[in-house]
Amino acid sequence: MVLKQDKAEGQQPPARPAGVPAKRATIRDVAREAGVGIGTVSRVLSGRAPVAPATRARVEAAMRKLGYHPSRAAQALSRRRTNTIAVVVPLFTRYFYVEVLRGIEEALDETGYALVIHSVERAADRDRAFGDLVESQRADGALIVSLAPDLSLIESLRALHLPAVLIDSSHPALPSVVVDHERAAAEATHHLLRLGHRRVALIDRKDDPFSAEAASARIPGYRRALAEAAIPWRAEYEVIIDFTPEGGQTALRSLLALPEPPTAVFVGSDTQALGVLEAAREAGLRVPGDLAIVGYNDIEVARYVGLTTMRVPMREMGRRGGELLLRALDLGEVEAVHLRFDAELIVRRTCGGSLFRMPTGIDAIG
Amino acid sequence: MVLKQDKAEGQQPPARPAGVPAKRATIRDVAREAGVGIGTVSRVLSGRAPVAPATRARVEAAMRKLGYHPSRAAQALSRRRTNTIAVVVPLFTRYFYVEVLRGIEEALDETGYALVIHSVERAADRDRAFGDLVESQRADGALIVSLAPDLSLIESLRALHLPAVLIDSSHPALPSVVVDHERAAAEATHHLLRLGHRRVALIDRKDDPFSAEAASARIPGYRRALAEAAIPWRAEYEVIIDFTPEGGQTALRSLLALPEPPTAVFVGSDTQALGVLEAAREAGLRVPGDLAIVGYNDIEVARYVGLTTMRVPMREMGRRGGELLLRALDLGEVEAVHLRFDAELIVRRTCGGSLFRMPTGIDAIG
DNA sequence: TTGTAGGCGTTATCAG
DNA sequence: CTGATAACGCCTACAA
Repeated sequence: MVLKQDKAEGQQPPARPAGVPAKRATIRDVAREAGVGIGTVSRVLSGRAPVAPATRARVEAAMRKLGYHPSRAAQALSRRRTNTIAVVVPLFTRYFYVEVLRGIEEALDETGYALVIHSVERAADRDRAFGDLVESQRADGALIVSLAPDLSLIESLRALHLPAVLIDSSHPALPSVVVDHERAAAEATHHLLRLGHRRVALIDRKDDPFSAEAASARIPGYRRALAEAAIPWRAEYEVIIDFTPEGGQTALRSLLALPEPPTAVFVGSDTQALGVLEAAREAGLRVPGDLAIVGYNDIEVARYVGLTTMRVPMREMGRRGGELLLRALDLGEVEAVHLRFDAELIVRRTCGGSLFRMPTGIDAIG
Repeated sequence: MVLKQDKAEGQQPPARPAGVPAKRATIRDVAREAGVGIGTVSRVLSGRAPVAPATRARVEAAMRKLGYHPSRAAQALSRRRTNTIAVVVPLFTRYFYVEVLRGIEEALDETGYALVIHSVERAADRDRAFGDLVESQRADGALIVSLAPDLSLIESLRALHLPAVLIDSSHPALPSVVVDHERAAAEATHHLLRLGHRRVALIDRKDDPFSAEAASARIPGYRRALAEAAIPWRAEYEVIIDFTPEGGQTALRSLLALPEPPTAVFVGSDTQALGVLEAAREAGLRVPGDLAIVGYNDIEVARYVGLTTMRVPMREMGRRGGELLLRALDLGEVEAVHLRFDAELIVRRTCGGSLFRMPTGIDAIG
């Protein structure tokens, strides 16, 4: 049995039971040291209660002397809030999500909120993450990125008064910030059309089985643009394929094998567009001479391969989402605002627009 | 004043004070519902104490009925551990760090630990993050990535029995997992020399003012390789410049302006190498014909621009770091193991060599 | 202004 | 096996 010997500087036992942290000074120690009651210490801690300057000084000195810091766990238990925000995000290795997270970070910076991140890779992860959200009240609020919450989650959130905001996903009951994929797709297609193309294909990805619907929003946009330009729609020009460069590569190959191959293609993700570029290269096609390409998202790579693309304001979406949540946390009640952003066309070298440069001078570039 | 009316399904007041979560079932509610003492409920909760099957069943039924989930905050206070791990990482927007985080995630997956991420952008952030680590015991342990902990932090960590492991950074007192930058740089340079180059330059970045020393480790490696090949070292062939594509671009320009420009260049980061490629292009140089390039890290883009590079096992470093920490958490005592990884040469199109692989392996020292 | 006595929801200890 | 009861460290009335 270990006796607490506060005064004696006895040898610490070299080994400790797992995870048992060292004893820290508590509010009581500070109170004793300063010769005041713990209530007073608490007051100087929170700062929002009247304390006599002299008393305050004594307490602060005591805190400094003891190296005191309040226990978050105890505060959380007592205040019934953790000062933590949970974010649930699909494989955050993707540039898109990293940018969103950066934006969230920006919003939360200096607010004292910590961020706990749940990275979701499989549907099971998602369920676990969602479950965790409601079960363990680790967080005061949640940010859900590109994931569609199911009704039971929404119900639980509301029942628990746990504010949540959706980013790149939406639901009438929750605040959300999204980008208008339909419109963006239409704009990308329009751009190609404006450049004189009449055979414009679409390559896009399947929606993740457990994510929000981005692809399914782009397709109508593409079709609408076609219709507005009175270009007949062709089923064989719409290729839905894996969300990988290889997917894009395969897609373009099959498109090129058509009797009437397209002269331009709108690709629903830059990731796939990279593969499209590769396929164009292997086919000996000049880009944009023989084939114009417009990607989607404007991931980091896009700039280096000269890919024209629709820039999705990922960072800003994250930031606004974070702000919305902060707001809800302040108000104590969520207002279901829905922010909608537009993507922006970034013209580079793969579409043959105004700014025209050879795709690359480096023979290494795909 | 609000009376608790457990039975009556009264109207909830529409507005609540900020951040006050809904009342949840507590362990006491469950105990009452199951007609047992709270101790028993706690036992079935932890599972590691004998409870009669029948009692257990009753308790579990009660928990289900009430939708009960233990309060993490209360558990944290009582158990004196949060089941949370803090990671401090420089601007996690960079691919390198994202990969490391992925690795960490892998290690922590299924362990029940949550991850709170402190992204450090400025020196002030770092200090704040480090301070937070020791002050608020939000976390049971810490993972510090590419950041050099100062002595006071190390002292505090040890005093608090807060295990920490360093990733891509090192200190004798703390477990660490690093890559041997010196050796990797030498290998990269050797590769270029083997290909017949005699005028091999180095472009690298300044170390971040507050990060661990990677660049300063690569420089000696480069010099050693030169020396081993009996190639005289030239001061004008070493360019230390910003960690951006623009930096690389500027660097190559100045190198090309030399009376005897290099025929090959080892670039200490792929990010800068992108700019080098750009500068080569603008100078009308063929790559690798006129200029061979080897980058460093193997970031995602590298593959798409065909950049030969030294692959740093970022993900694995993260994973091993996570495992080390988990281990320390289990043991309750940190053992200062030092894992050292080697980078691997990935030959692509910018160096003109044949496919040649370096030996890789992990050796534990200390 | 300040001290004191609960209470937050669990875990742990100790009799029964 | 099980039920009280005391921590855990802080916050918040309430009384002084």
